[in-house]
Amino acid sequence: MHVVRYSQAFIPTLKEAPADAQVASHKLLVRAGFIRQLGAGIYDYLPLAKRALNKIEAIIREEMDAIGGQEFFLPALHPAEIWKESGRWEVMGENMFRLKDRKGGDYGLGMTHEEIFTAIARAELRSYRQLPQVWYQIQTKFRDEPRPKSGLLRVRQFTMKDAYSLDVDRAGLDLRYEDERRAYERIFTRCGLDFVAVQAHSGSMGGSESSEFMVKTDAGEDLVAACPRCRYAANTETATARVAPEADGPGLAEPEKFATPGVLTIDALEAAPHSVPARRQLKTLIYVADEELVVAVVRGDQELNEAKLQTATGAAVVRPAHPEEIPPLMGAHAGSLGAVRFTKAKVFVDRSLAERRDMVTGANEDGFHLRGVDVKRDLLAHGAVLAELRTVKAGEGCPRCDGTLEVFKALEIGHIFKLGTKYSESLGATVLDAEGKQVPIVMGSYGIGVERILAAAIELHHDDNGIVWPLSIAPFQATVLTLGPEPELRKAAEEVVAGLAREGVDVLFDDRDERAGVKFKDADLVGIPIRIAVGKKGLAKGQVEWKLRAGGAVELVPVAEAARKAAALVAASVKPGPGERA
RNA sequence: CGGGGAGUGGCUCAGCCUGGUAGAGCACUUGGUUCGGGACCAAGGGGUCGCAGGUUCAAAUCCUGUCUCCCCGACCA
Repeated sequence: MHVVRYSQAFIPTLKEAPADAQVASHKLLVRAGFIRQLGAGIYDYLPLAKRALNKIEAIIREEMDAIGGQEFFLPALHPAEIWKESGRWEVMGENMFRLKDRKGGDYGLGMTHEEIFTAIARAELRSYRQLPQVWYQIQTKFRDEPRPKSGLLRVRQFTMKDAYSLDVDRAGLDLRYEDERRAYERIFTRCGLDFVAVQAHSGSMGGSESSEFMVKTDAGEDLVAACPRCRYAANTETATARVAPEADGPGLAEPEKFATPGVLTIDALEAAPHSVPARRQLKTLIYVADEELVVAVVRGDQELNEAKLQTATGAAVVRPAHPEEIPPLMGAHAGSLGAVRFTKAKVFVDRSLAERRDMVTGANEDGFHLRGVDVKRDLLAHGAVLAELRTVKAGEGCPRCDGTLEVFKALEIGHIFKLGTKYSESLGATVLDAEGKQVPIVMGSYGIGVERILAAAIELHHDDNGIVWPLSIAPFQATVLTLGPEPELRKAAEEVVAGLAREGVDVLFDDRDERAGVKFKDADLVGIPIRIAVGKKGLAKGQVEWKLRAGGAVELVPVAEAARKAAALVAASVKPGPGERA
């Protein structure tokens, strides 16, 4: 029942990693026979991967069901109309795969399912008495990533567990959000991942508050700022920090123009002869926020964070302006731009600049800059608004305590959002509340990247010989190897395997006619947690060799006891069940 | 979308510069010897050199176009 014979299994292991693999999980998933690539960001999941994914999904189902989740299975193919209703047919832009049917009708492949679940709510829910509802599915998502990479970490087709909560009010949403947060913590813990929950940017999802679940690894693409002293942790797309105050002189009564021919960068202005420190410069960036040109101002030595600008502008999409879009608005080219008394477009100024005086910035005239600029007097008094725009850096002060922030790379494995009424309003999903008033349903949205759990587990747990699976998500819990062709070895191995099967342990029986070395190498590569080797030496004493992939010495155990020992280990490793407190 | 790199048996690659009709290792098949950490010997099978044009007596090799994959960037004016 639980036994797979290696001699008949499809486990195509490789001695060499594919040349194009960069990160550990990608190399090992290919080498160990879990995946093959079909196209850029598109992978075949072979039987080993499917087994591990099934285990991850089973854990997710248990925990989602434990908080009252009800599983659905919705289409991946969506008529354009529903996405047009929410406005995201445009918002998603190139990221959405689009196609036409034979009649020329527009369709998209689902990137996420807010619209579809909301449409069900709209059609079927009438009363607050039917709420709350927690709906979820485990489904394939399609996203036309500009740049797929790193094996399973950034792909164009992947599996997501997406859940949606439906409540009559915000208080209900808050409860559902906390339920999901706790469920997520249990899911990732059970999958053997070390993770942190961080404050996050909501992006194209919208909504008021969101948390990302992050695994700290250099294979990740996000940056997290965290304080080791308190619990503060945030994606750098939202993280804030204390900035050391700058001592500004009184400055000038009026900004003063001076010639800076050929000076087009912060660095050039910092160099002789002008010698203006970057910290005294205002960097002026031109962006397009939903078709509208906007101006963003940050300190010369700091970086604008586009996600923060998106939040500040309230736009759905933000991109840098093209060079040719700038002069008609500003009257100058990039390199000489400034926002002093500028009113032709919205101007956003980084909050940390509010009190600065005697600053230098472009004059909006090619070849000239202004000095003596007072942010309050020359920008804020002319309609510019303060906003959180800058990207925090390691070493800056924690915004919550007097600690110092560290910044590390992390991989996002889950994200929960308080959506509020964004989708219920745009799609018209309402119920009558207790007073008989029609109110939009208050929603939350909760996603987990299933393959990312798989890949993250490998990034966290591997060594030079291969993968070291957590027992909970390993494709097999145990493997039994025969170390030689002798019939008595095989007979003893069969006995152990039968025992394991009886105990309900998943087992891969390496019955191949291969040398011992090959079997050891493959067992290590594939990363099966419990290895039981049947060899002549041990068997002479009625014993087999017990070894854990995660480490530790080889132990000799009687043939008759191996299965029980494995079963005991499996039982002991089972985390507190659904809903129980850890 | 910009820049860089790469497409040659299943895999990892050499050959290309300097055109002359395709190679190595691994993998695979058969036989033998082996058998506790990716064995050895012998004999084999397998490649329209991404695709399409062009140059040439002759193209994996030179030229043009095109497709695909990988990496960096796509903000720092």
